[in-house]
Amino acid sequence: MSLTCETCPVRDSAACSVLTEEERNELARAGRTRHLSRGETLFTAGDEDTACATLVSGALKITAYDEDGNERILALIHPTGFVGEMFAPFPAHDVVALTDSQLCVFARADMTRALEQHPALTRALLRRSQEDLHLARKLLALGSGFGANEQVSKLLLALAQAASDSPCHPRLQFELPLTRGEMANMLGVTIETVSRVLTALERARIIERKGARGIDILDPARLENFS
Amino acid sequence: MSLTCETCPVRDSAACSVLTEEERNELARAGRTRHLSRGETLFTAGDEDTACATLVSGALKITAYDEDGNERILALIHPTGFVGEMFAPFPAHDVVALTDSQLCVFARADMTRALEQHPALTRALLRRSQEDLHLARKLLALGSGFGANEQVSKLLLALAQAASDSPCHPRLQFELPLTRGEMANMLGVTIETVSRVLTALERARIIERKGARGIDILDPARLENFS
DNA sequence: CGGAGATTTGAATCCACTCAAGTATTGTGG
DNA sequence: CCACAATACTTGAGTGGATTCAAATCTCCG
Repeated sequence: MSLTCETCPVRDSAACSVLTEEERNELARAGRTRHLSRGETLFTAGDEDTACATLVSGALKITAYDEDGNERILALIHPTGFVGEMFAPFPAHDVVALTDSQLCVFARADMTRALEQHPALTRALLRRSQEDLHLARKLLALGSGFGANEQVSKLLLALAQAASDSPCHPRLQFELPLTRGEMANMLGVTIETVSRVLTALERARIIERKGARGIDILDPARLENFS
Repeated sequence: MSLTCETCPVRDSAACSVLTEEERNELARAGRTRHLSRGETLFTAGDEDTACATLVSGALKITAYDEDGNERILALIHPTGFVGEMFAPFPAHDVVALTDSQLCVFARADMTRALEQHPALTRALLRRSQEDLHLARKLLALGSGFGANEQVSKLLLALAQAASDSPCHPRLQFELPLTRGEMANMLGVTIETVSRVLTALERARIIERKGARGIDILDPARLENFS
């Protein structure tokens, strides 16, 4: 399926938005849209045929595996996010869909060429890359938020933030894109601990759970300082 | 002090190495060298007069502070590394010298202009940025290397790697650029725990300590799998 | 040589983990 | 559409490793 930028929900905010209409159309000819269902893999660490992609809708995770085969989640990608290696010969990590997702995929060679032809696109990607760096470091800061209570609380807030359209306020009612196992994994704690903290938060009437994944934040202020 | 690229130890590997001699000289006219002693700050989160810099020699840390004022180390910068905000209005984190360091500093406006004039420089910085991203994620993966023993061992290896000139083999004898407190901080454990692990490693004759900071790695293989 | 800061070491406590069992949710085939 | 199986999640009890608190020792700079 080829690209239809006209109706793209991220046409004004993704990296390609810095291009002129004409340039964008040219780039679009090289790209393809792709749908991934939850759990499907975009590419795997070490893959030969490297691709790059902008996420249009849904959510992705970037994962690595330690020597014992344990998964480790390194990053979450949200719409407008960009994934893929432009310089290394092959991707270092796996990229997997967390929810049904819509992507805009380019062959690496085409993307490399586009970078050479459009300096503005390179600058836009540099900007994105720096943002990714900030996000990775934010996640790093989360990692040692001392107690498990604090870590889970802050992860919840971060996810609420990410689920929100508004860049600054968290969404108070949303569906977790992550399983308990994935949350535990991101924080370096066990599934049981995450579960217990959520139960405690609910009992303290700071959140409410709707089924396994639905979250209502009742008291954002107390969530912030829960320990 | 103005720049003397001719004798710069990173002239062939820093981002500016992609420029022609002529272009580089032009950029050099905008830059200044700067020396930082251990503990000195390059810039602070929220600073007005944003600067960018390439690290020529020494080592830096990028740090954030949580609401209680606890320091959190987000990244280590080694020679050829680049720090500074090019897009955000002000830096998000503090940058502090871990050891005496030599830098090559540019005003943000000059760097922005250089990016517009030299697409190759932008590409080089994009590449660096992606490398930084990989490093941040590697650190993230370190974060939950299960036991404290494993975490400290792997941090030691990472530091030995960074101290090495060769890109692939660790240096077996080097000085830690970090205090116990800084190591503890990076791993989300306590100072005492780091100290105990080092003692255990020494008793197992896997490493040897020379004073408070000197490290000899006697048995890299066993260090790798210490648990 | 002195003294401040950094590091090491020890003992007791506590929080998160492990192990285990039960409950809810999701997805699939009849 | 329902029943069932598979998977995800919750909850409980007991254990262990890292923390906390406290004190001794080491290092390094002036």
